[in-house]
Formats: sequence, C-alpha cells, structure tokens
Amino acid sequence: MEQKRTGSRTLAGDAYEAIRQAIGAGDFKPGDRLRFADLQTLCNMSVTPVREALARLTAEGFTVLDDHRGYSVAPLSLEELRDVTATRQLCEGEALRLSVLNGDADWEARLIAAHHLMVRIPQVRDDMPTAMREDWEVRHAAFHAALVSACGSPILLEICEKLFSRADRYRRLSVSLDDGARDVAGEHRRVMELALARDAEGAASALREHYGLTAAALEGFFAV
Amino acid sequence: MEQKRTGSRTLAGDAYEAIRQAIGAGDFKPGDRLRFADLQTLCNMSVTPVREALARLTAEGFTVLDDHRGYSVAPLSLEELRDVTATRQLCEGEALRLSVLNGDADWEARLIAAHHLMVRIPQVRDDMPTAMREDWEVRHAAFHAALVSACGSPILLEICEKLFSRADRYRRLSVSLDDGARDVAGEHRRVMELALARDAEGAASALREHYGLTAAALEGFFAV
DNA sequence: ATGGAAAAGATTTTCGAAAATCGTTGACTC
DNA sequence: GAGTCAACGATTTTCGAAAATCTTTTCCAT
Repeated sequence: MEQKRTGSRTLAGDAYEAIRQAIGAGDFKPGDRLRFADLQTLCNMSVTPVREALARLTAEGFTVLDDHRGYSVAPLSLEELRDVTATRQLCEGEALRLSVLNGDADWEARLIAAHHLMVRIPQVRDDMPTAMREDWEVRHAAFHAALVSACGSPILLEICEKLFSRADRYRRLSVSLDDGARDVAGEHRRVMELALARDAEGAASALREHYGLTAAALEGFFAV
Repeated sequence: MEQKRTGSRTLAGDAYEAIRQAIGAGDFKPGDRLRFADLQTLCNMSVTPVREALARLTAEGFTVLDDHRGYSVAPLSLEELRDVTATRQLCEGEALRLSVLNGDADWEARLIAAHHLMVRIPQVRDDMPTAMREDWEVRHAAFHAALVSACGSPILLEICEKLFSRADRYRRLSVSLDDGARDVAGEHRRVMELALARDAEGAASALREHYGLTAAALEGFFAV
C-alpha cells in the first residue's frame, strides 16, 4: 500500500484532516458509527494512523469513543448547542476583552485584513459553488481567530479554537437559514469597529450578542 | 506477551493511567523525551496502546508531540503557570458562580462530604507516607470538582477538569513550600461556606483569590 | 581545522495479521 | 412462550515486525 503525504508530515495528520472534513461535509452524520474498515478505505491507509486521528478528533469533541464499540460522530443536541454557546460567550468574550486591552497595531492590521478577506465573498448562499462557500467558512474562522488573537493567553486561545469548531458544526447545518432576518455581516463589522475603537466591554458584549443570535437562529433546527 | 487488565477496559486506558502517574510522580521530568521503548517496558505492552495513551495525554496538555521526533513531557514555565492560573480564575470562577446559583441540596451534600474527606487527613507534609499524601491529592481534586459540579454546563466542567490537572502539575512540585505562611485549609473552608451561604459572587471571588495565592506561592520555584 | 556529503544508528511511524471483545442468532430448557 | 446460554459473525484492540524519518557519526575535500 504505497502512500503519499498530502498536507501534514504524517499519515495520522492526513487522516485527521480527511475525517474531520468528511464529518463537516456531512458524509458522516451525528451519531453514525465510524468503522475502521470504512475509514481505512476512505483514507487509503492502515488502521494505526486512523486510530490516532480518531483519538485527536475525540479530544476536540468531534467524535466519541465507546470502549470496545469504537468511535462514532458526536451527536448534536439542543442542550449542547446552548452549552457551547454559553461557554463560548464566557471564554471568547473574555478573550476579546483582553485582546482589545493588549492588542497592538499589528493586531489591528491582522483584524482588518481578516475582515476584508471575509467580506470579499459577497453572500453565503446554498446555491453557491461548494468551493467558494468552503472558502468563506475558512475566512470566517480566521476573522474570529483574529479577534481574540492578541489576548495574550495561549491556553484561553486554545479553548476558544476548540469551542469555535465545536459550534461550527451546528452553524454548518444551516447555511440557508440565516437569510433576510439577520444582518450577520453587520454584526461582524460592529464587533470589529468596537474592538478597533478600543471599547473592550462593548466589543465583548457585541460578540456575545452575535453568538446568542446565531444560536437562536439555529434552535429552530431542533424544534423538529 | 500475555496481558492483564488493571483498572480500565482497554490496555490503552491502563497505559494512560500509568504514564500520567509516572509523570505526576516525577519519574519523567518536564522536557524529558518519552521513548516508546521505555514506555513499552514500563507498561508491559506493545506500541499501539502506548501511542493511543500519549495521544490522549497530549490532548490534555501533559505531553507534547513533535512530528517524527516523538512525544515528550510538556515543559513547565512561569508563563504557563500564570496563564493557567488566569484561565482557571475565569472558568472555575464562573463555574462556581453557576454552581451556587443552580445547586440543589444534593450538591450541598456532595460538597460537604468531599470537604470532610479532605480535612480528615491532617496536614500535607513532605515527611508523610507517599500513599497518604497521594490520597490527599485525590480528595483535594474531588473537593474542587464538587464545588463546580452543579454548574449545569458539561463543557465548562470538562474545561475546569483539564485546567485543574494542568495546574496540579505545578502544585505537586512543591509539597513542602506552602507551610506556615498560608492557611490553605482556611481558604478551602471559606470558599465552601460562602458557597453554602449562596453568596455566588463572594464564593467565586474567594476561589479566584485562592488560586492567586497558590500561584504566588509557586512562583518562587521559577525565580531560580 | 572547517564544511559538507554520505553512511550508520536510533527512533518514530505504519503495516497487516492475530487476539480479544461485543452483539446477535438460534437452540435448548422450564 | 419466555428465558438462558453457547456458538457465530462483525468489529475493535493489540501485537511484532517492516518502512520511513530524523540524528549522529564518519569521511573526504577545501
């Protein structure tokens, strides 16, 4: 089984990327079991790197492990959505507050640049080409990362990163839901402007509200 | 290589416990490389479960992975101590606040019980038998876990747990340091009493102060 | 001596198969 | 018919060795 590296330096890293993307793309649905046989076929490699990839994904909350019954995609639930949102409001809110207090001109530049890249893609819609939508997701994540990047606490940053991707699973469920009623771009802009104006509390509040609105928009999905 | 299960249901679980304990006991010092050959001898098993154990430990910050150079014990530093402390004050402070607001009589009982078990062991000293000191560590962890256990947010709880064990590595460095000048038992009691009196803000403040004092006492170790 | 390339050694990473475990099916008893 | 238990099939978990990669040593040319 001759093997080529794609992005990372180990097969386990490639497997991590591949499986994570497959989950994000909906190839595996929440609750689905992840059989090693399938994943080995998907990734075209042996069991060992797949196992390591699943260990990492489990640490980040994408998958869950049941001893001797293997891994499965972490289920989504209304409870967890609310929990993730509340914890995000706490952690990312504080991280943004610290960023505004500590951030230098370099941080401002990073933030403006990330925002610009994000708004260059006009509008997120279901009928967009998948590649472009995926591109927006990446830039959206980069914008949120830039916001908190100057908080000065690597540990808090790591927590924020994990919470973001955990919440992202919910948001990706509904690309079409958030049209019309909400002005997501405006919310983003407002957070950035408050941050650049060095209004730490205001920016943190706006960010928390932004997350609250996002969660509220998603709750409809679970009312079914 | 005939193998027996000790505590968990898989060898990987046993390896996780064994390696974590070996790090806690100081058999491996911060920065030390963790060679698979050594760990396989220590755990008496093949490479696969050891690898999975290290993946979990890395996710929790006990070890770090350098591609193709293997795992090593995560280094300790003054910066990380301060970072962990600040993040803990944020997360555990809020978790305790929520616990006080949400906790029922069952939570009160758990808290009182955990505290009682902890104070039954008179005083933590260097000349104590290792088993008893280890016992106190376990009960100390259980007390802190009980404090936040009613916060209602599984995700926040998980974060608190990880932060606690991450900070615990620093505290274990200095069992002898905290004698005389500080009244650790008093600090614990005060936090509990404020929590039971349903003073959410007061309890959270006392807990944050408790962590601040602990960190301050430890800073001396890195001044060398 | 110094610098760099090539070989040797040490270690991680990966493989493919064997062993262990779990859930299910079907036979047997009460 | 309900309940228990053994045997089977599916799947995870683990093994021991091979392959890949990094580090160190050695050797040669400058």
